[in-house]
Amino acid sequence: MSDIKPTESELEILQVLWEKGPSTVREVHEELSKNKESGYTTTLKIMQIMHEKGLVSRNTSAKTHVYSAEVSKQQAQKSALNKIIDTVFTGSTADLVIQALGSHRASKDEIDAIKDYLKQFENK
Amino acid sequence: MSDIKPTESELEILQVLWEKGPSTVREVHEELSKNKESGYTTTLKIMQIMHEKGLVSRNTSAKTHVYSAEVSKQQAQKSALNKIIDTVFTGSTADLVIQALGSHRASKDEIDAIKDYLKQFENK
DNA sequence: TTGCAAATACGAAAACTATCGTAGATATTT
DNA sequence: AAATATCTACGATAGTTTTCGTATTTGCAA
Repeated sequence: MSDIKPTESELEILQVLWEKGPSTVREVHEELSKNKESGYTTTLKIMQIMHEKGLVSRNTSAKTHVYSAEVSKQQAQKSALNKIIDTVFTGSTADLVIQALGSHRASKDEIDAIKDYLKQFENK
Repeated sequence: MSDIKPTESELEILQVLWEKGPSTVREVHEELSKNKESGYTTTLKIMQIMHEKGLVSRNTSAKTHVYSAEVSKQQAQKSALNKIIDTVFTGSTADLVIQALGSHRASKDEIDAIKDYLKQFENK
């Protein structure tokens, strides 16, 4: 089980890549700048480090490199869940689910989706 | 909304305090040592820092100080959830729940608990 | 082709976290 | 009371992450 552990800043960048698809540093940086103040070379540097770590790949055929996420959103989700289930939920998935539903009011559609999902455990 | 952001080590300590209740550094350290190798003064130092930050309080009337968690497990859970919902789940509670149930096989009891919980949304 | 603009590469500083050695204080034991 | 054990306080080091300044490279336009 290769453990994916992007840092905070790395996650912010992955988010952009997941949403926008393969992007240049400039594009990622523009996007991040909407919420946060920071220099262009900072974003560049972090993306370069991510590349060394294998979190992203990049196409360097043109002057301006294009970066792509190499970890899927799902992998990151799973990894993030693992972590907080271990640390704050004492291993209880049920606690997590109930907390999540309790403090983040889900929409009716969401509730329905979850109910549907649970049906598969009906006959066990 | 005061944002609780304990570090990794701080969370490990909080876990002990949540489970055992108010404890001395020695007690916390013994507990941590079960899973992890590290020096006593390391634990002490972190707990002192946590005190500065207000994550714990302490009773210094005796020679040996007694520390108590000042953030509840619930607060930490909520905060951890908020964070990952923002970063990796793009705001979708349903995604989170389904992922959680999918990758961490919950026990039958847990599934039942969740189903029960969902019943309260029956008539909406 | 020369110069300018935009991009990458590099390295180092700053900020934060974790770790521990040592000193000093406070009890406990002999 | 002196020696011993245990605790807190303090400061320094090491590791990690974030940030950015500066140099170099690359493509385009004058």
